[in-house]
Amino acid sequence: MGWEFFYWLALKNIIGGIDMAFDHQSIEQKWQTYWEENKTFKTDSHSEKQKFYALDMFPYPSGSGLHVGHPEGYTATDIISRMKRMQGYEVLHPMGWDAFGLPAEQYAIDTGNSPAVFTNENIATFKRQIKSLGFSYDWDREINTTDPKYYKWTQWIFLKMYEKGLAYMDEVPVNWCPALGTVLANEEVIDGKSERGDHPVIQKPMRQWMLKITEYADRLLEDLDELDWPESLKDMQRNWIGKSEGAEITFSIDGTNETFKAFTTRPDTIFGATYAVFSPEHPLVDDITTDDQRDAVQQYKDEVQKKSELERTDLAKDKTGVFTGAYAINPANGEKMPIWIADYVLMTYGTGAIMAVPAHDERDYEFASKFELPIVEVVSGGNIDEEAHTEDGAHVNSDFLNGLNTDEAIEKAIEWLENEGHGVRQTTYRLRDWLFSRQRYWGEPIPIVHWEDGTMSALDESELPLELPETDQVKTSGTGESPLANISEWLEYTDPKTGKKGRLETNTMPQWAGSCWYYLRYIDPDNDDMLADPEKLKKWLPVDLYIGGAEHAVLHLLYARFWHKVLYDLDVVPTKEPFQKLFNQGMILGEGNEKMSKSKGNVVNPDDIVQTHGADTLRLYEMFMGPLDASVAWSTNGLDGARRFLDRVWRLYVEEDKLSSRISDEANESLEKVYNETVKKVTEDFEELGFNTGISQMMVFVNECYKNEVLPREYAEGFVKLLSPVAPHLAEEIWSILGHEGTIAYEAWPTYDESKLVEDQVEIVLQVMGKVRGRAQVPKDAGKEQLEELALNDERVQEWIEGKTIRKVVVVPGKLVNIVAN
RNA sequence: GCGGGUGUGGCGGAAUUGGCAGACGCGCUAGACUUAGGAUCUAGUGUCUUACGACGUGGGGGUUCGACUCCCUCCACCCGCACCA
Repeated sequence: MGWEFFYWLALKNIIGGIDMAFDHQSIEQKWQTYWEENKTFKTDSHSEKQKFYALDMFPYPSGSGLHVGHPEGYTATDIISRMKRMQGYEVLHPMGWDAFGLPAEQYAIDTGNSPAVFTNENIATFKRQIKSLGFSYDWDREINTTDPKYYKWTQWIFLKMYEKGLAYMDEVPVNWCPALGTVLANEEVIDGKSERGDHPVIQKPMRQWMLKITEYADRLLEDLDELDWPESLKDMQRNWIGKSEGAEITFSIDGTNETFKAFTTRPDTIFGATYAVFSPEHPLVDDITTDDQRDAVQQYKDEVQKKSELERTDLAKDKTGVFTGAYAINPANGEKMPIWIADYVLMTYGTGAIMAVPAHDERDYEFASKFELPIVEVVSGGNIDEEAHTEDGAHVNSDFLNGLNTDEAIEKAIEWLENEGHGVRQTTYRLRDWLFSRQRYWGEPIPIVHWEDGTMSALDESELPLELPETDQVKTSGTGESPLANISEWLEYTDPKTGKKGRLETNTMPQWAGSCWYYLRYIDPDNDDMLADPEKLKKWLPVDLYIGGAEHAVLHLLYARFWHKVLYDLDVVPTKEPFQKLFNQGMILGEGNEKMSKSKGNVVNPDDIVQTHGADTLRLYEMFMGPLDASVAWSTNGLDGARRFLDRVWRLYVEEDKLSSRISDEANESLEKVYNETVKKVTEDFEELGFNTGISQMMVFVNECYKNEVLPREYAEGFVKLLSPVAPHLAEEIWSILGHEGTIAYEAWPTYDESKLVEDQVEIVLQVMGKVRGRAQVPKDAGKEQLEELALNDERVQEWIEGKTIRKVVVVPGKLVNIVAN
């Protein structure tokens, strides 16, 4: 409603010739055309200037077009890019498309159309929308992950990983939906049912490609320390990697030759291990189960298998489990420990088996209490009749560990285990290898051939890119393989040298693959001979500022770091880490403070705002809403306010299409302080991404200008420069009205004079007992004694101290005098 | 449960080596201009109080001449992880 009226009003004003609001549509069109025709923002890869690389997380070009959330991060990097150019940097500020992905494939299956065509249409929409916002991208570097010229190098990186043994095949469970005849990604499975159609989904083992990210776990963890990233995000990555140190202990199974290994972080509590628990999926379970227990064990395993991941990991539920009938031998004291199976032990962590120490582990305590298993205290200081004691304490009932505290006992226990051959020091990670294959058509083909004889090998580099077949026949294979399995003319492969026959890999790569290295390709986007020229990589890496949503805190950022380190080991890239500084912008919520969504009908379309208020207003508003990392609700009133400010700026400079008469070559001392303050604050705040406060200072400056008759040209020009990164179209237009040829984009960023920031006279506060009772104008360098005397002689102060004894006088020169009296 | 964070007017938010709480914007009130106005301009706008003044940054306590800021404690909300041995 608000903007519709405004639009009507703006039109009315323009038609009526009332010169109040600027015509954003013609101005924005004019300057976008100018920038494009002049290639204003083309980056010179070989420039002698100092470099600055400002990167946005590139979007997935969805069918629904740009969202108002997208321009928030994009505006932030654009402001920094524009400011850095004006500060003399050569700026690399590129944009591209993360264009593989499920929606295009689903669309193709549903409609029989080509995902490529659909994707290209979406890209065209996104590009038009992004361009309409006036971002200073070097569009000559645009990349698209679905372009064979791009994914040639995604495949190349895969080959390198395969050569290094970092890519391997393994049998792993996947989400198989029998009704749909396809494998689903985790996010397509909701409560054990398929998102589409609500069909049951089961876990089915399939041969899959894995990437050995665990080999890089330690480096991924350690190198976080050097990065200028939000601490919360680094912590998320640390938790995800989940390093824990301890020991792997080998237990023998009573009456057999079998042994099993269990990982523990508390080898010091070995004397308190009274039973062992296997995950129901543990491969030894069937071997060790006694005949008496076989039915019970099988029944339990069946139950567990039926449970969804969610039910299984629900913390609130009671512990369940079944005795196998077998016993392990505690290597420390030779005691027999019953072996149970229980779903609180996960096959995917450690060895899938644990030694249970109920006295000192909450989970084991709960389990032992329920099934009446013995609880033996080995660390003193708690009350094990009540609860598990997990804190530090002196060890008891532990033979050679008695009297030691936890740290010492852990060390000594590991030493003992190693000497006796019962175990080894071990580090375990929560991080698992990356399941890298998808049973999809619309992804990068994995360049591997499976031969008739059952062996496989990688394609030669010269055969890249291995292109996706063009087809309008994207449909599910029904076998769980990707739709590529249907396309025999693509699938069947004959070795060009030997004539040996085989089948191409039908799995494709996940959407993460293309986004793992796109920031490298921007540096040298057209290189056909290599991923990117090493000289250029050396100049441009690392990315100086990377902005995007927090939803990529772990996966994308961890995967990209992993690939970068692999490329570092291959001497392809010169830095250990890709993104030096990272920032997560917040979300823009709907007016009711809820997430924007089609179903709630509270989605704001940037196209509409550009129409009614203009791109400059949208940019300004999104930056002024609040801190960049906060999630703030959209407000139409707030948007109108942003537009009002730009109108105020316009009217300050322009009267009847000409430069306002208030802009003059005269000086105006009364604006001196506020101008210098504004230059300082805007420069500093923008540098720290504090756009909301920088903009508020610009508003203060404009308010001051309106209180003055004369606006010196120097200040007028300096201010337009400060405004130009935020509202570039308006700033360009004003710059030309100020009489300049060409663009403002490379004009020198304003500087300030420190000496102008402090006035000769300052106002100080006179306090009695910490309460403000008066004010006084004093010379800025007035001394302590002088100020004290002045305060004590102040009429108002005297009223307040009358009849009281002065205990103390605190003087802070230039700020205040506080008299303590009672 | 664990990890991280946040809490300030009617609303978004500002202020941190401890020194005038509420900058700036929105909204609201009054006035001016106007055929008209959700445009523009001027003034006002934390709460209570006729006023003097008192109170006020989630609650309680503490340190200090002085606390949104530092310490202790409790509460609420948000984000992430979640039986990780």
